[in-house]
Amino acid sequence: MTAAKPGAGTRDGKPGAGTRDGKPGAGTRGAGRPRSAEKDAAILKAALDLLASHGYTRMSLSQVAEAAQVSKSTIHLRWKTKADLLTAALAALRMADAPAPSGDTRAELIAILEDFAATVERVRGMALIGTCLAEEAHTPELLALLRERTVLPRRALLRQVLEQARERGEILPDADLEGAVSALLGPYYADYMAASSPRSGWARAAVDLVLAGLRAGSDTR
Amino acid sequence: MTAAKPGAGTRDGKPGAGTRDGKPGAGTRGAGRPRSAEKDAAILKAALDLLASHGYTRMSLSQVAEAAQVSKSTIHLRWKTKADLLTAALAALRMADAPAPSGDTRAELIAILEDFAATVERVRGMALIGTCLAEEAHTPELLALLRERTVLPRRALLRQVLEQARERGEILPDADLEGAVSALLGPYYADYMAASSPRSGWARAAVDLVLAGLRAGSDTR
Amino acid sequence: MTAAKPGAGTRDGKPGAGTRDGKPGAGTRGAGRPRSAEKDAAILKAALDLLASHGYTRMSLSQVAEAAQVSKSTIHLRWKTKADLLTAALAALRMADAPAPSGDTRAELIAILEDFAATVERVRGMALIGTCLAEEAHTPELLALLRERTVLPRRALLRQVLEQARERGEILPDADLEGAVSALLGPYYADYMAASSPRSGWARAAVDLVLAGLRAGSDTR
Amino acid sequence: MTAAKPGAGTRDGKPGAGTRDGKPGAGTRGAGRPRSAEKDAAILKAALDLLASHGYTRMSLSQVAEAAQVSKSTIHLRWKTKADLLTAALAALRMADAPAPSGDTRAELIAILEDFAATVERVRGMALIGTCLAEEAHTPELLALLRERTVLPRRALLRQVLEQARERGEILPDADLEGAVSALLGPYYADYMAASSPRSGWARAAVDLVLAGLRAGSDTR
DNA sequence: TATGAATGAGTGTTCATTCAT
DNA sequence: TATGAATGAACACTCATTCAT
Repeated sequence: MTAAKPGAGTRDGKPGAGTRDGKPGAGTRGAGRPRSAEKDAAILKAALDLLASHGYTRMSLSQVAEAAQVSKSTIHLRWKTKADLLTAALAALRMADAPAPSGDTRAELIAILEDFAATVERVRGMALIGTCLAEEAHTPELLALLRERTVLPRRALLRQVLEQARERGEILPDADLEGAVSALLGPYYADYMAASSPRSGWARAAVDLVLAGLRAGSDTR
Repeated sequence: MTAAKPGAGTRDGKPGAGTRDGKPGAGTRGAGRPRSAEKDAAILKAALDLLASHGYTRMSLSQVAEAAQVSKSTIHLRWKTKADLLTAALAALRMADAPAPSGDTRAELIAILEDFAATVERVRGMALIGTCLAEEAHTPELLALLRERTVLPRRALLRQVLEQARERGEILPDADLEGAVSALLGPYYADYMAASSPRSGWARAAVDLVLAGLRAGSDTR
Repeated sequence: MTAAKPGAGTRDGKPGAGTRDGKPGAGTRGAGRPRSAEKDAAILKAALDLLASHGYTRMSLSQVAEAAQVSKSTIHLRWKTKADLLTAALAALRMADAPAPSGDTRAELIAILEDFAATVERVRGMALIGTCLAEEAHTPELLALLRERTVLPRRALLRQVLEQARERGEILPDADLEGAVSALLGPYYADYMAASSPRSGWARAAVDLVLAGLRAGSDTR
Repeated sequence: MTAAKPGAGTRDGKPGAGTRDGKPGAGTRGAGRPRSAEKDAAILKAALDLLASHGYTRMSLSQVAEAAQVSKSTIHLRWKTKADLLTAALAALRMADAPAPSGDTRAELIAILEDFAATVERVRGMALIGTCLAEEAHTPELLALLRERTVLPRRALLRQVLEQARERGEILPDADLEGAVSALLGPYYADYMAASSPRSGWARAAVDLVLAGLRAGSDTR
């Protein structure tokens, strides 16, 4: 969950923006001053920060404009509405890279979970998640993007490690891997709901619980 | 997570509640026109509905007033501020009762988790949770109350069942019960983050995983 | 400028109030509980205090009610509107008594002026005056009553002393006494406008100036 | 006490005034749409009118907006708060110029006093003064500005004339000039308090009284 | 009589958005 | 392109007043 490097692919999710996009002669840069890429990036970064710290409705475009050192109109020139801007800001989120594969399933899973927790704390992730959940009925794109850019990639990472473990015979061949992924990540959310901070060692405990369950199977089912 | 019946102990946190104390049959009823209990209830219900469907900042007292068929002033007569009102609305949430103890640990845990999921879905609980998370920095009372009234009681229920199982020797004596509780509830949150609806059978799977883990212990730690 | 003793003549200026006034059989007290005279007085006192400290529009009937320890409705029962109440409160103002006549014109004038200044300061008189001036276009009764109850009686006192001095031949027989009264009081206002507090010795200086002028006449007219 | 010509130095105390500094012919005019000077003036004029006719608290920004034919937001763009706006409106008051010095002390003083009275009547000055007095406890800037912009300059004018008279030996060398100034202006206020209009010839009478007093001294002190 | 509930009109202020330069 | 001005709609909250007990 980090802001993508500016300049590469940041135009994604900018719905009504590109006035140049329909122009003939690809390659021609068009007349007039080109849009500043620095400003693009500064606006998106400011928007994301404010989204996490103030929430969707409490943040204002004036605040974004001030933080990004541009005028409000400059924002509207790029994104038609507030929702468009914040959608784009979320779209610029990027997952951290996968950890180096060590062959040690347990260690790899713990590393991923701890990186997850660290990232969430670094970017006030729970507030951001809360905002997207709260807005789900009103601006579903926010939650959709959060999923696409952060939740699902992280889940895929975990799943990959579990699949390798399965191939190595470390866990049962018919194990429910999606369920296992939720069992790995879930305790973090549950802990936060109980106390705004995870129990220390939560990641280790979650991994051990899941590995034990997948290894042994459960004989009461 | 259900709105408490009006008239029974719902006066908590109502600042300007006046002289009445809700006790029936107390002879002295205080001077002046009595406050309408129907309006109390209608306001709280409308507030909670709107809180879940629009979020804290997007909902307005005008909307509450209209939904509850009262004037805005009538709301302000009862609660000084918007935060007071919504705090009271959350405080009026009530946990479902504990399920009848059957002696079957697995069945009891599953029942609690399925009731949890049903309640969350009935009151748009994830949007409510999202709102409280999003407002944590700004109106921490919301999350605090949500915890106190819904999260912690549910956790206590789960813990109680686990403690009984420990007494019966069904799980290891040194098992980390708090961690187990988070492992039971967590998958619901994780599933919601992945897809806005839990995998079918999530509760059963979570219970089996946890019971297996607690029974076997984990030998890799 | 002091609040009149409660119970004596405080019903003056209560326009639409007396529901009993039209009743037949003077002397019959009517059925039901009689209106509390203490409350009358407490309300008027609170109203006057608040009028001086907050001004007409900034004070609220709730504040009056709280200060007087009655309900808002009790106020409306006696006076139909806010303006009625404050008019009545001003009507309850009373001038201080005339100083004992000493035969010393200069000393008597100074005494009156210093009492004037002291009274103004004691009751935040300039704020009260300001309120009445500010409301002149909207609620002219306020300024009218302030005049009738405080300004004109004070002027009459001063005029009386000057008339005695004229009879004794201390000042010119054709002196403009109204102008002299304004010349005596005016410097206080002018000083306040310049600095919110009169120059020390202003009263003495004003009296000396006026007496000198009236004694000598002015030879340039 | 007249509204200053728009465009010349009226930007004092305008918080969000932006990049323009009012200097003409400066080549760089700043980016974006220029702020309408007509609106500036219309708002200030409307604010001052309403301040005098309704008083601080009774007037509303909606009224100002309607009278000035602008939106409320346009007002807030220029001044952050109601107090800021009215402070600026008062700050835009300007004293009339000094009368041509004629060498005739008496005539000059009378001219100043009559201009004072005329100005007060033209801008509903006593209501304005009343508002500032009434608000002294709550918004002291109003009275402070009224003093700085109108009261003190007028007093300085009077004092100047008196000083010249002293230099010419027309009045006693040790005369209390501040007291004399208050004695000149005071009768106007005192008359207004008595009857909402000065006695005819008040200015002449005040000047004669003061000059007589300063010429003769007062032998009873 | 006296009380507290209830309300409609109104407050100053903020905001996302559009317009003119 | 980029800016600042301008705006309509909405916001939480207050008030004097009327109603029901």
